[in-house]
Amino acid sequence: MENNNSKKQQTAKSRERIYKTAVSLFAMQGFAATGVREIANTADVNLSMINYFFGSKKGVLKTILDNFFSGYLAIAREKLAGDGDIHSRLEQFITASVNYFDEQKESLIITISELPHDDTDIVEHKANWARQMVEVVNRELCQPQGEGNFQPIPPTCLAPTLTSLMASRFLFGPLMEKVQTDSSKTLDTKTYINVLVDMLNHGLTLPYKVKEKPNSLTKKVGKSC
Amino acid sequence: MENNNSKKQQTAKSRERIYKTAVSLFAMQGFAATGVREIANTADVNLSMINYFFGSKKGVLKTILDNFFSGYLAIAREKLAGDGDIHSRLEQFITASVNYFDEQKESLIITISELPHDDTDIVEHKANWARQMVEVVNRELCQPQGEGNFQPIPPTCLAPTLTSLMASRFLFGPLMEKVQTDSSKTLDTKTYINVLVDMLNHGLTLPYKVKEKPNSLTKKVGKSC
DNA sequence: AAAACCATTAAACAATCGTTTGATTAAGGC
DNA sequence: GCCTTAATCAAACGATTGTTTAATGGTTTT
Repeated sequence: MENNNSKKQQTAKSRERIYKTAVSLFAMQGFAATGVREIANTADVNLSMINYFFGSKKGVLKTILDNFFSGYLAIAREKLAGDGDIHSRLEQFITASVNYFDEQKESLIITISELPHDDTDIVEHKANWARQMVEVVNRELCQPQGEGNFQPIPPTCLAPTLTSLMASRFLFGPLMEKVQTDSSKTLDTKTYINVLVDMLNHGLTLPYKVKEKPNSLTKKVGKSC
Repeated sequence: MENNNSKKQQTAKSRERIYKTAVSLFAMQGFAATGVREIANTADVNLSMINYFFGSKKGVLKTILDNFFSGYLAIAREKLAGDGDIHSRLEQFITASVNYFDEQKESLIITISELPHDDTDIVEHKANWARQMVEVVNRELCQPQGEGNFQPIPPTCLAPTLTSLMASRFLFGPLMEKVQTDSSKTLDTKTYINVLVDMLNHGLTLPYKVKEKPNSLTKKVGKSC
């Protein structure tokens, strides 16, 4: 043949084009609102290729979810484990996760936005991943509690809270672009990470409305240490 | 007529049945995945009634979004304004918002999950609400900064962060029900509010892995004061 | 060269989609 | 009692949905 690429390489190209196109379209319009013909046309492949490679339209979604979740779970396992103090482990977890979210923001949007929907097949698929995530959070963050037993946050609450907190920038990102009031400079991802880490360490740092006591001026909201 | 209800009352009943059914179905399956016939059958009204009352299927969604957003914005305006210190205003805002989310969790899920999608009509509709919300947060939380100019979080970052934080319980709620590991007792809404307020005031309170200093046992993650 | 395998294609499948139409019913104002 | 207005209904509109089929071209294996 006159082409260097083998047939298998071209196949990989087609499969990957479908995948990337689907990620982009699902994130933009949602899973249900995206038709297989739209995917096929945008990816410039034949309609049947989608079912050929992924079995069904839902199969494409499952693949996206698996890819995203497995990466996220790997980060949690790696960064939250260890003997270091909980403070620095959490910081490393947040840093790695937010960067991961930034790289895969479209898959993140799909994973979160398509969350509560009621397709038994998809929901159980996601519950399996979520269960593993909750177990890691429970083992590494919630479980190592002293016998003081001080207000134990259940992992089924903590894991969503952390994830939702880190994802907010990307979840609301597309909407905030359309808002763009005057006084809003966008934060870069590095600063955003610092804000989150600070918030989880010391509380939300907000400037006071200047009052009578100027010494407590720039402290965090709650209390000054 | 033999019925006490006037015609207008019956109409209100039909309109309301459509509305409530749509809220429930949209939250469960998503907007695009829910058909008008499914709404009509579930609400036990004729198919044409939906377009008769709401103009279109999209009109139902807009009504839901307007209802939810206006309530949320009213809370923000009421609770975040005033001369009280930022600390207690934030606490009151969170308390009222989380309770509001709890009452309208289905509308919350719709509003958030359907967020980034690319329907120009809907997106601009939401951007208008979001812009007002951002302005309130900017005026009441971000703007009153001392001349110290201490790490100003832009409102387009803070507003999503707060909203996302408060919503996490309800966004991930349906999924977490399917997870239910053994050691996870669910928090009631009141305790959940306390956790959030504490987090924003002092940082995330997590039990230390017991080390040498038992007095700093139950302190927050970051530092002990 | 024959056989097996894989990727690709056009065409058609039945089902469902959101919306519109025109007729029918019953209520309230005069 | 007449007229206007509003609510409800069955039926149909064309368009699009996800999936399947059978045939074809090219590559690799035997």
